[in-house]
Order: sequence, then C-alpha cells, then structure tokens
Amino acid sequence: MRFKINIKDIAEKANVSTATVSNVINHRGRVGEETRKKIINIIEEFNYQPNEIAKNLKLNKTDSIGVIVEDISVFNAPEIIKGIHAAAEEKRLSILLTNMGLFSKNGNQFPDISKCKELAMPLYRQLVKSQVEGIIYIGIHPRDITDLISDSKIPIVYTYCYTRNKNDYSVNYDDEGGSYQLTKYLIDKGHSQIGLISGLINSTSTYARLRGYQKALSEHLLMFNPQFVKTGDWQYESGYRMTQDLLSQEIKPTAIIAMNDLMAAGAIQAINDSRFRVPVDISVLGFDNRELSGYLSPKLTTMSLPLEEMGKMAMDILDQIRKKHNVIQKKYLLDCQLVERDSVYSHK
Amino acid sequence: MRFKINIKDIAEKANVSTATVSNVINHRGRVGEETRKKIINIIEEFNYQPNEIAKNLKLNKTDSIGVIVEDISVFNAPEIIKGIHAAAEEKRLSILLTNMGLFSKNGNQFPDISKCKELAMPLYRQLVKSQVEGIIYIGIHPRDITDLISDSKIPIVYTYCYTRNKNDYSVNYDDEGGSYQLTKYLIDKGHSQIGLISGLINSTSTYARLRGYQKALSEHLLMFNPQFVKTGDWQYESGYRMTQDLLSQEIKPTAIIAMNDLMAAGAIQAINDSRFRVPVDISVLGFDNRELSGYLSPKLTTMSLPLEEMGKMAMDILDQIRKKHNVIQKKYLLDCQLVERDSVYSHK
DNA sequence: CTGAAAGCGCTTACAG
DNA sequence: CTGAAAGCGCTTACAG
Repeated sequence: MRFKINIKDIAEKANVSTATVSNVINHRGRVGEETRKKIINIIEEFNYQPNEIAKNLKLNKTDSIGVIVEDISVFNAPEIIKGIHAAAEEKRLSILLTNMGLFSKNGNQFPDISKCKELAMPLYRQLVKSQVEGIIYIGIHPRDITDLISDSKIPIVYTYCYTRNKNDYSVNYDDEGGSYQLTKYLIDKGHSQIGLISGLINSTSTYARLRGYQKALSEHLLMFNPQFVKTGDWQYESGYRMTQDLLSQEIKPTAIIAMNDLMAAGAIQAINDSRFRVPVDISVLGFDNRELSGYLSPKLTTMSLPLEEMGKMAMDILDQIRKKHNVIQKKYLLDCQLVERDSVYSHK
Repeated sequence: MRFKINIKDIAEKANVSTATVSNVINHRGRVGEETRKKIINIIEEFNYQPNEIAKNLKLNKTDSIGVIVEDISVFNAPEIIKGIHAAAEEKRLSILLTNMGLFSKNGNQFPDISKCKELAMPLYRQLVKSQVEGIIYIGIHPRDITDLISDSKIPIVYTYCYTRNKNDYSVNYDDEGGSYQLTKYLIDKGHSQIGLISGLINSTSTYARLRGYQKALSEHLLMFNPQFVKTGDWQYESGYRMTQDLLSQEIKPTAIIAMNDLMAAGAIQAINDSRFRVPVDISVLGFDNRELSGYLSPKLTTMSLPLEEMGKMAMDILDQIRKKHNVIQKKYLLDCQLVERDSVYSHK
C-alpha cells in the first residue's frame, strides 16, 4: 500500500486514462464536462497533489532557480532575498537557497577568490544537479569575483558583487551616485567643510564613494582637502577614532560623511563625547540605512540601498533569459535614496 | 542534439550499460577496476552531473526540506535560517525557501489565523508538490498558530511559534527564563526597585516575560509593585513614553527592563533627555540582542535569543523523524543568554 | 472527446 | 563483474 496517491490511482477511480486526468489538471485538451467534473471531484476527495518531480522530469524544466548567498546573516541579504521572492512568486518560480556562511567563517576581511571558490562550488554543483534554471549569487560586499564560477552552463546573475567578464550579468547599486547625492545634499545645506570617513581602502565601494564625494565638491567649486579624508575600516570604533582625529585638527569640518552607518554611529558618539553637538556644531551622515540608523541619537540621515529592488531585478533578468528574450544590458546600477532624519543642520 | 549529457550518453561512450555507470557513480555493486576508471574518466571529461530530479523520482525521496518563513526581513529570520542551513549542510539536505512577507503586508499586529492561513497554504502546497520531506515554519513572533496548517501528511516543525496540538513539534526560546535571568541579574547587582516596560498585552511573550520578572522578585522576597509595570507596544516610542511615566512617579526605579531592545533604546533616550544618566542613576536592560543594542550609548546589556540553535534544532528534529527515529519530546524550549555590556550599574 | 503507448533520466533486483 | 529490463509519476503526439 503506497503512502501517496498518484495520477494512476485517480484515473482508475474515475474510470478514465491518466492522459485525461492530466488534461483536466493542466486545463489542456478537450475533456467532456461530465468527465471533467467527475475527475475534479475525485481529486478533491483524495486531496491529490501532482508530483512536481515527475512533471519536471518529463517536461525537462523545474521552474526553480537557485540562490547562493555568501552570508545570510549580513544585513544586505534578507532584503535582497525578499525582493527575489517577491519577483519569483509573481512568476511562479520556486527558490532553492544555499548559504556559504562566508562572513561567519572569515570575518570582515574579503577572503581570497580561491577560498571563496572552495566554498561556492559545492553549492553551485548541488544547484546544477537539482536542475535549477538560473542562479542568483549574492555577495557579502560589492567586489570583483571574476572566475569564482567559470563558464556556467546555466545563467547566473551576480548581485552585490560583479565580475570583469563582459558577458556576466550583475546588478548593483550606484555607490558613486549615492555618495555624490550625500555630498551635494550637505553642500545645498550650506556646508563647505565636509569630512569623510572612508571604508577599507581595498574596497571598490570606498573608491566609488570617494569619487562621488570629489565630484560633488568640484562641481560646486569646493576645494578637495585631503586632511578631511580619514581612512576607517567599516567598524564603529574606527568611526569614533577618525572623528576624534578630525576634531583635533586646526580646521574642523562642519559635517562628516561616514561611509557606513556603523562608522557614523561611532562619529556621533565621538562628537557627543566632545564639547560639540550633533547636528548643530557638526552634522553626520551615514550610508546603508541599516536598522540602527533610526535609533541613534540624533536619528541618522543616511543613504538607503535599493536592496529589495536589486533582488527583484536579478530575478527579472533571469526570467527574461529563461524565456529566451534577448537581454541586451548586462550590468545594472540602481539608484540609492536619501533618508532624511535628524543628524544634519542647515546653514541656510 | 540535447543540451545536457545523461547517463545513457556516458554508458555509450564507455561501452557499458547504464547500470554499470550508475553503480560507479553511487559506489555500489562490484565493478571492475578497469571499467570503473574508464567510466570515471569519461564522466570527468564531459563534466557529467547526474540529474537529481530523475534520481529523486526513481528513489521516491528528495533529500530536501521546505522552509516557510513568515517574514524574512524580520530580525529573527536570518539567524534561524542560518542555523537550518548549517544543520542541513551537514546532513546533505537542500532547502526550499518560501517567504510569506507577513510583516511587510500586515505591520506589527498579528493578523488573524485565517489571514495567515490564506498566505501560508499556497506555499505549503507548493512545498508538498515539490516532495519536500519535512517543513520548518518560522514565525514572526512567538504565538499560538494552532490549525494554521491542519493534519499535514509531511512532518512540520514550528519555530518561533507553537500550536496547542500535543502532536506538533515546536522549538522556541525560554521567554520566562530569559526574563527571570535579567531580573535576577539586576537583583544581584543590588537593585530592588525594578521597572518593567512590557510588550503588547495580547502577546504570549509579554506574559511569559512578566512571569519571569515576578518569579525572580518573589524568590528574592521583593515586593511586586504594579506601578513599576508599564505597557508598551514593542516600539521605540513607547519605550520613550513609558520611561517618562516611570520617571515622573514619586518612587523611581533604579533599573528598567524593557521587553525588547527597541523599547530599551527609547528608554535610554528618555533618561538621557532627563536629568538622570544611564547607568549611574538608572540602569536599562533590553531583550533580543538585536544589532542596534551594541551601538547605543551606553551599549545595552540585553538577553540574546538562541536563534541559530533554534534553526539547528528544528532541522535536527526533522532529520530524526525522516530517519524514522522515535522523537519523544515534541516541544523544545532553548535557553537565552545574557549579554553584558555597559547599561547596568552595580550597587554592590 | 478519450486512451494506448512512449519516454523523461535515473536505480535496482535479477539473471548470467 | 556486467547488462537487460522494469518502473518511479508524470505529459503528449497520435490514433480512433
């Protein structure tokens, strides 16, 4: 006695062939109204659910896509995955999720590409065997991961990371643009002495954000003062220390942009611990719009990353490829959005 | 011309039967060393990956389990999923993840069970069709969801939520114990006037935490003073307001336990905005150990939830059931752990 | 409108 | 040690 009922059982009970049952389930072929009703009833009576595995094998498609996330406990992952799910639901695709646990295993440093490969390939192979029709790879940090997965037979869209390969798809946010917006926002509020606390210098984001900062400055004919740029390491402590540095200088900035919210939290703390106040004496801006930014004192004005949209976009691209539509553009850059809160003072 | 190579292709190229190829792939049956080597070489040459879908159909098992998460962007989800993945990897199981997006669609209120059911059932059915061998259901908030999914043929483990059904499996953290620990910790530091800002009163957690608080008090022969208990709604603002209430009373607490970190953040802010200081005048404790707790000023001492362990445990239980082992215990309660930081003052 | 039959890519009990 | 054949639960082109 089998545990699960199958299409043959239904066919027998209804005194029809499996072909007919299949036709009514899939609303195809012409089936007499009588027969159809009888079959529907039996299906409901036995709560029959067709075996997708068998269907997939026969049809040689799975309507499923794989996701490899470098680390699900890093702040960007849940929102991106959420976007992927929203788009997948719409397209009736299912998601096979795998987690490398890269951050947990390696800390905040980027492991070298070969180490990543070692972690990623087993997951990739597992997804291939499971016949996923596409893969979304979610990076832990925007960076070049060329050749992590070489010449895949199934399409891959990289998000929150990218490759140098012209044929690879990637969707990222506009780091330079976000930083430009932040700087311009400050300039528009009358600031001209703007400090910058950068992330680690081996990071693509750091450079892009630095470019955005310089671009806004030069467009508004403001001098770029290297003294105002301090190198942090993305962590709270470095935001604190670099702010102390900035405050100890002869000429002090009237505003500080930290390249992420964690360092901005450190900056606020350093200022609060000094004789200055945020934002009246010194404004502080963050980047990322992480949860904590809304609970600092004062609440932090920061740049929100289009994470959910990135997930959606990645899924959309995969779907286009799946449908054999021509996807012309390979590299996407989505806009960030300013979140105004209470940490910036207007001098106008 | 097919795109993918299959076992038959390999068999032909090696001049053997598919049975033999299958035997070498699965290390079963006796195959001559010569033949084995020849086949291995061909497999590698063509980078052949067996089709799991076909294997699954034949073997009538999928080695995959489904996860239904009520909302992946709620703070508890990523860590639980991480734990699930860690355990799944070890057991060589794959994860089919689905997201209800409950919070995004409904806000912080608990939607009624019928609304949840409407959202959950399609995901459940999809997982059943995909032949998952078990399901882990991750709640948005600890609560009773009896009958959300009724008499499932495949085993379900509920985590971060539970049912009244004696036969259902669930794994949760010990709310009462956590709250007891927190209160006792304060008492041990010499506090006797301890304020409490609760969550919404329709919440199981709120009651369990209240019980833990009262238990610690009475065990140490301290009076329970209803004036010290204020009802919040889990949000920052309510923590702020309720703390103001507490501060305006004749007898002021020397410490405040907020039932989550968000309200604790509000409490700290309210105290900082008054003539008192944290922690010298008033200590503040949170619950949940969310990321922001480490960036408040002062850094918040709080209760860490065993999220990753919950995920692991849920996966372990499913694996036991899958292996037809007898799983005696149905309901699990995992311990929370105190995270000591800077928001508590010792009066000893 | 309905059914018989082939086949998707595997595995396995059995025969040799 | 190796292979022929059946079968997992579906779908579909074809015949009637």
